[in-house]
Amino acid sequence: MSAPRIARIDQSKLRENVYFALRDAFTRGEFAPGDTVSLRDLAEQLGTSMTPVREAVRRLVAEGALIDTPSRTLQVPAFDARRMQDLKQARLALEALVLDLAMDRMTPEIIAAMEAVLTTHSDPGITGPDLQQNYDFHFTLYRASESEVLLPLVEALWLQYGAYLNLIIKHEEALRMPEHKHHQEIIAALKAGDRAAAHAALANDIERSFRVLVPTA
Amino acid sequence: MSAPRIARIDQSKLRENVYFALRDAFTRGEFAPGDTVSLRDLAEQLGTSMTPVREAVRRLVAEGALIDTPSRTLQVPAFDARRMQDLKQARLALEALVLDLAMDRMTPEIIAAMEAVLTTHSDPGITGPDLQQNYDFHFTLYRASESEVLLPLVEALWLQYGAYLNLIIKHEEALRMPEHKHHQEIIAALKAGDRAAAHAALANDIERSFRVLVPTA
DNA sequence: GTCCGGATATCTGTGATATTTGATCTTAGG
DNA sequence: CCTAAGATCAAATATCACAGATATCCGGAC
Repeated sequence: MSAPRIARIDQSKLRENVYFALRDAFTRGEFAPGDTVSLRDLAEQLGTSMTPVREAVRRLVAEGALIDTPSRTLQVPAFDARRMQDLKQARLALEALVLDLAMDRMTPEIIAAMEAVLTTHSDPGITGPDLQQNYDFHFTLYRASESEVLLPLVEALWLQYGAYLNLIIKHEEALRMPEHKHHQEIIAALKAGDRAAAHAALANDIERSFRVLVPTA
Repeated sequence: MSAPRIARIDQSKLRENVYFALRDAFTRGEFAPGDTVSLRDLAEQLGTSMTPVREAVRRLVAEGALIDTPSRTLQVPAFDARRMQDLKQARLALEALVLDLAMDRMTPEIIAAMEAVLTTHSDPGITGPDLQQNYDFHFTLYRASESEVLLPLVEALWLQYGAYLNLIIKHEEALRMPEHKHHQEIIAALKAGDRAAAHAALANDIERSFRVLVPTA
């Protein structure tokens, strides 16, 4: 292990690329709940054959972002208040857990990275909340947990949540929410090493992100 | 690397059947951590072509039961104490959540079903703990939560845990553990509607199941 | 004799494509 | 208007072609 470290070749796999392409589409709110998607259409759109698309889609189904219907068509899960409630509770429970692990391993560098995320706006032309920034902020934090078990679960939850992001644009008042308030609180709590405050701020942020989606809940 | 025994499957829904066949194999502890598996071998053992196996395996990878190696071979995750710890914490958090939801919807019928599970031994010839019975007991309870979000997550955790079940047989003393103690406590708490007691019993049961695996932890 | 290097044989998954199966829609017959 | 047979389309499965990885083995240098 004394040899100079050389980065591994980027094993470019079509399946992975398709998966992340679809994943991105979800987090951008490109899919509407209830939409049906066709493997052929996706394959043609992405310029590949059906095989990589099918495997990527299998993964998305396993993660709950898509569901198989009895008629063998694929569908984006329809909106469901009960499901939304489950999603929120799962996020509250798991992300609290991940936060604890992350705080065990917290460093000034990570906090700095989180602050950097907040100051760099991804795209000046966006209309709604900066979804990419929000994602980056949370996962910069969560990655600090270094948990190979929890992180994929949390990502799966965000992906399922992503299927509803399409509905955000509808609520004008949501756009003017103080988006960074809880994020700043989280950073302050991290700096102070105050676990209770960090948990409270994170919980509030999660609650907020669901209020954006369902203002009445 | 000895070929795990996997039951043949009938036609129709090949992909699903392959998935569940492999899943069963995991919960029976047929795979040893570190094992590599081959799509062609599995396809031949199951009497299908590679395609359904590939899709089933993709799902298992997404759920963390198998991992892709850089050399593109599939591998059962090797034992890892850190990972085990994460798994336990995730199970404690999520199953507590599911327990709460289940208790909101608890009925005498469900409790009776859980008791029935405990009195019917699946296979008289088994040597170790009755894994199938344990699974059935917990998921009879968890299904009562009716959560389409949380249940798959918990199943994924059990599946990852399952990759280590192979190691149980090694610990002779574990076999004589009072297996049903916590299960009976859970049932008693459910009957009494005592949430705190139910949570405590479930937590103890989860801790126990990891102690069976890693006696020193 | 032992150790190292390279060639090759034989695995592996990946991606593409052809074939089969099943479901839905249309439409002809009642 | 309703029913049922057939046309149509997409997904599920099987098969094929290929490139990368591992293992084996053989030859030569020390």
